[in-house]
Amino acid sequence: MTVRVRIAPSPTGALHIGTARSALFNWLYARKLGGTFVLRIEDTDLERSQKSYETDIIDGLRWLGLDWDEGPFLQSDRLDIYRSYLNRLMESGHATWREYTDEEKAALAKDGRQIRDRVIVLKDDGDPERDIAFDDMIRGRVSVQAKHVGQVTLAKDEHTPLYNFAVVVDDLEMGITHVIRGEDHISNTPKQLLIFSALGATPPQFAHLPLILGPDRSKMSKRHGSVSITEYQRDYLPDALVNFMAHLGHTFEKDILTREELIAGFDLANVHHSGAIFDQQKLDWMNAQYIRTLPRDRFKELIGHPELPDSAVPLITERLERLSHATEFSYLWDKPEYDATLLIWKNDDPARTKSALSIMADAWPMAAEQLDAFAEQQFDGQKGSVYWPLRVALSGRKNSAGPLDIAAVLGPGETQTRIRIAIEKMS
RNA sequence: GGCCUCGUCGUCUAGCCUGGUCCAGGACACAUGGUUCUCAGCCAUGGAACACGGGUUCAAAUCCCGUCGAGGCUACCA
Repeated sequence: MTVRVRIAPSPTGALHIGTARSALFNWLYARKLGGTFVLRIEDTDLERSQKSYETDIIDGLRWLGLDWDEGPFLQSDRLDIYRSYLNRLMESGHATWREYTDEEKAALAKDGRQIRDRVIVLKDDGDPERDIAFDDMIRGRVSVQAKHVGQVTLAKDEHTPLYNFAVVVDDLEMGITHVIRGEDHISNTPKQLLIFSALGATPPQFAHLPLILGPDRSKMSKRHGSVSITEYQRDYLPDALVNFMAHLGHTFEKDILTREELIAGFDLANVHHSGAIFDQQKLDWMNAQYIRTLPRDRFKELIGHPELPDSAVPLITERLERLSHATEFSYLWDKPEYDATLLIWKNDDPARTKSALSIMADAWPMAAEQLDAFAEQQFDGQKGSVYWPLRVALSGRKNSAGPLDIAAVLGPGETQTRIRIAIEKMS
């Protein structure tokens, strides 16, 4: 049997980090086993679904490099299918209208929800004491008594299917063999099992992933900060984010892996049972590792400075965790702005700083040995008296790459110009 | 409240299935030192965890029971 898995996001928001992680695990599973990865957009909730979110989700998955083999299928295009399944269930007596009294409606009407007089529900005539159970590939046997499953509402009316029903029909129609999704769906599973059974169908295998948590250990949501992939795009490399997400709830033999290694090392049996906190510091660290391995031209392109010489790249990548912070290295392509007092090293006499700069301006270009000898002879061996003002003249910053490295990027002409500007600032 | 799931350093985790090699290993973060004009990097060192209580056993992080704690779900959303 060929493996067929799917990711089924609903376009009621941008691509959520949790959805992306589920997509990744499904993708890894499919790629590992030579299976098929299906993308299905679950837009049965017309009021909350938006086309722009759909685009965002698709773009986000592409950006992450999680390519799908079939789809995107839209549930809104498949209404006829749900209708026919619903008829089947009504005719076979497995589904029925459920009427609400005014009191029941009033109780349901909270949050300003629109309440109908009746909906279509699944009829369960079985023993309420019996167990509805399934063997979760990650958690083992999960079982609930039928009486605790609750009402299985199939559709609002003949034309408006609801989540649990649409999912079952689609998973069946699309031949999905393994449903890999978040732990928050465990309690939906018995309901879906009941629907599969009413349809006389064999359910797929289920695997429930641990949740991605915020620092307070509750399900990661907007109040914890950035939660949509879009917000990570300007700072992180897709490979870094993918690698990071893969490590949330799964162990690999090392920290940094290629896609191929991720695929080869992936195993549902190694997925953990408990939720994992999203630690942005570790993401930053991983991102830094990937940034350093980027081809130089690719890096220049990413930060929007293709004109930079190759020698400038390691100066930045060695110090960079988030792409957007590359602006802190603008001294490599723009003359810096700074206060003249910054040029003075520790408690140096300003006159001493100024004379150091003057000598360098005249003697430039200078090599490290010359600079060292210069400090030795005229500044009591205080290299800071020479290097610090030079570095500030070139970078305008308290913290920066080494002055000689910057000078190499700028070239002798620009270096000399910047030293002269520094001298002027001190007058 | 009910139902379900989970519980090893601050965080991600190894080990747990197949008890001893674990006074619990790695990584991130943190601290200290070294390299050094600054930052970063790199190197070295350090602090830091088996939720609790019983039981089984010569021996338990590992097996059993209970307690406590955390999370998820509890829609005519997905």
